[in-house]
Amino acid sequence: MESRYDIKEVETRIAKAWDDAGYANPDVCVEKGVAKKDAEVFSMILPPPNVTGELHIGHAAMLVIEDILARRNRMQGKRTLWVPGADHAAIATQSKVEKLLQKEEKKSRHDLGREEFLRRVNDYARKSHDFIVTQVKRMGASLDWSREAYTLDDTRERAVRTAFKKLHDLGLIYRGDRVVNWDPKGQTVISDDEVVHEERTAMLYTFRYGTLADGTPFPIAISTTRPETKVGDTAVAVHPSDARYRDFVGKEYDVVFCGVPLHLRVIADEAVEKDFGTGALGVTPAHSAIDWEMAQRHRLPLVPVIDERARMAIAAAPGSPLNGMKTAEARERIVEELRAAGLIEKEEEVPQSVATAERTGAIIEPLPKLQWFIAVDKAFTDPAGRTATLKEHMRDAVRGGGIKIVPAHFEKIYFNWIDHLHDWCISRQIWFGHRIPVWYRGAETFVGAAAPAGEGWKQDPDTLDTWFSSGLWPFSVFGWPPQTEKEKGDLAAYFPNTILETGYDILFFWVARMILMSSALTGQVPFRTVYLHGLVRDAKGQKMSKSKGNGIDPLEMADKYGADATRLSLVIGTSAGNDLKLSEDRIRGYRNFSTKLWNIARFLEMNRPGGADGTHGIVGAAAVADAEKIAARDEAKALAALKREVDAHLDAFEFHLAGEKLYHYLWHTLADVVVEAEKKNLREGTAEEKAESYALLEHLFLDAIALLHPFMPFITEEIWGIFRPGRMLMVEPW
RNA sequence: GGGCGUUUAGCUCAGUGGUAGAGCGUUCCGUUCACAUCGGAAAGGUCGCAGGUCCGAUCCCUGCAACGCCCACCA
Repeated sequence: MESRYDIKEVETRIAKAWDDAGYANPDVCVEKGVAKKDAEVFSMILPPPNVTGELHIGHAAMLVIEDILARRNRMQGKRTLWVPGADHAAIATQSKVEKLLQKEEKKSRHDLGREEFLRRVNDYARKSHDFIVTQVKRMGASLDWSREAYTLDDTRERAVRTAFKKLHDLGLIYRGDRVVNWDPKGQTVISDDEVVHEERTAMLYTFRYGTLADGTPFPIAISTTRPETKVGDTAVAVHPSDARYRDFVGKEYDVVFCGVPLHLRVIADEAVEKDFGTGALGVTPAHSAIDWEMAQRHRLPLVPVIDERARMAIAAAPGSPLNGMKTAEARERIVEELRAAGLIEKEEEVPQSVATAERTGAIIEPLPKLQWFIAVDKAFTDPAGRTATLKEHMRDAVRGGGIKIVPAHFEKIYFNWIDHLHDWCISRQIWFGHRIPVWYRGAETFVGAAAPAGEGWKQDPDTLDTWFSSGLWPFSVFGWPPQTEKEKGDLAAYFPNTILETGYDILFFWVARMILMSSALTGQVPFRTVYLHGLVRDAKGQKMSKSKGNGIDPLEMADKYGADATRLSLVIGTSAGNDLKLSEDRIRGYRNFSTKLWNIARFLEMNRPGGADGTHGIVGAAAVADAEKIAARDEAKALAALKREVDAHLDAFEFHLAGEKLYHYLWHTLADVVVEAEKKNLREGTAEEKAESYALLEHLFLDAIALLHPFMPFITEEIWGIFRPGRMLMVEPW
């Protein structure tokens, strides 16, 4: 044994040995007899990293927790499958490549055209993918690469098109003209979940539209932070119980507002807040989601006045100077005019939450658009024969106990989200992604997994929200809808997944969507348990980011302190759903632990009977000493108790407690106490005493090392190989 | 506005109905004998605040406060 533990040499060699052995593939385990053919199954998918760049510390934390699960279950003899993959991440990847293109060639995607641009994005995605794969392997993740999948490959495209077709046939996918979240910068529609609300202060203006034909002022004053949208108003809404305005309800008025003729009806609607502003609301059905809904209820006309570039476009007043202005400019102009006309009654600053696009940061412009949606409130009959809405399915999957969420309090957060859920807008005006499997010819529409026969069909130019394909992942990775025997076998064996492990930040984006898709398309829950981990933050608790420069690169840490030490630092000190504060000091601390383990191993080897010179002689000590005698010793009983504790913690998903106890046992019990106590015997004892001492220490050490394997797989595998050559710890019985 | 969570030693966090623990940090001592990437020891906390239940609460209940997160169509 080397006196110094050469982290990089060992970790590289061991990683290759695992690769060669192929035990991450359960079929190989069955073939080689380390798992029984009919053994219990443990299956899990790797949340596919986006092909937008590199592995960050958050990915590393995810890999570690999942690898601990996979390795322990594999050692327990289960047919264990952990499936790797990558996500094309439509919008994220496209905008990344667009940025590069702009920076390096000063070109937009339109300069290249759809085909050439997509070629570039796919190139980028491939390189990014290859890099991520090497990084994932470096962390020691025991994934079955023979089953690797990509959300945009042919098999997954088949799944996406089949899913679209089926959901459409069930009446759950529909095309609708509605006010949607338009991102003027990204030039695409986005879903409600991709909207981020930012707190800002805004000016709230209270004013009257203008003067009526008979010279009297418009009878009701309204309040708004967006006067420029008021040129699109078609009603004024008040609360039904508001006595101040009761007499006006039902009346209609013609008024000219800043040169734009408006026809306004006074309506009564529960959605109006009596105490806000004047208690009267100017209704702009085309540029506000709530107003649009009100307009539906009262059959109000829709008058769009803002275009896709977020500029004014007032059809009713083609000559208006407002046309072509940005909304902010138009707002100023209108306020000035109102001031000049003496129509403003009040101007006050109010806190306001502005809707912005998660990806581009642009302020969302609600616009009426024809888009594809998934209906969440429409009843349908699922493959299991149950009739309910998607919302009900999603609720019942968790409430009925089919899915258990860890930690449990996220169940409440999940239900709260479902309560507020609206129909999911799934079409995007971007190029990278799954093209919507719908073809048009004149007034005809065809929905299907493949293009229709005949001339003149044109496919919908839009693509699908990236979460549409991610939502299918728990079964699409196995080739759903199955065609081959292998796909059928995999689906039957590994779906539903035993567990889904991911970060709590994508509970809605991803976890909820998988439950939605799975219940509608398979009639089953996609997984039995959801374990949610927290975010990795820096030592001050701040989010790590490149711009702040406070990020910790897991690969750099792995090279410096070892993947093992990096792994342990990402597990100890955090628990389910809680954020982890990480510093390089902590990682260094666990590197010291690796060194300690190495030195215990060296000490043992030096004292091995018949091998004092360090040669790997026959492993005879255990045989010489009476195994029963060893097992009866208090030290062995203490270790057995430790194993029970570790098992209990792992069963309860308390990885940090299990890791801490093993750490503490190996260092502060085994090394500091037991080894010290046995030193006398090892040096001065009889041959028999020496053998017993050695056998005891070896027994305790190797058992503890085996328990530690899921946490620190590299060094434990290496040490195991020294004392038990020829057998891989990775598949030793737990 | 609705929902969720956190509050324990300087820092990061465990934990239990019976007058508190770990790691790191600090201080002191030691160490040619597996390991200075080491060993031993010490200092350090009225367990956010106020009530309640109990023989007894840091742990259970109620209220409050501070901090954080998520959601949201009061314009």
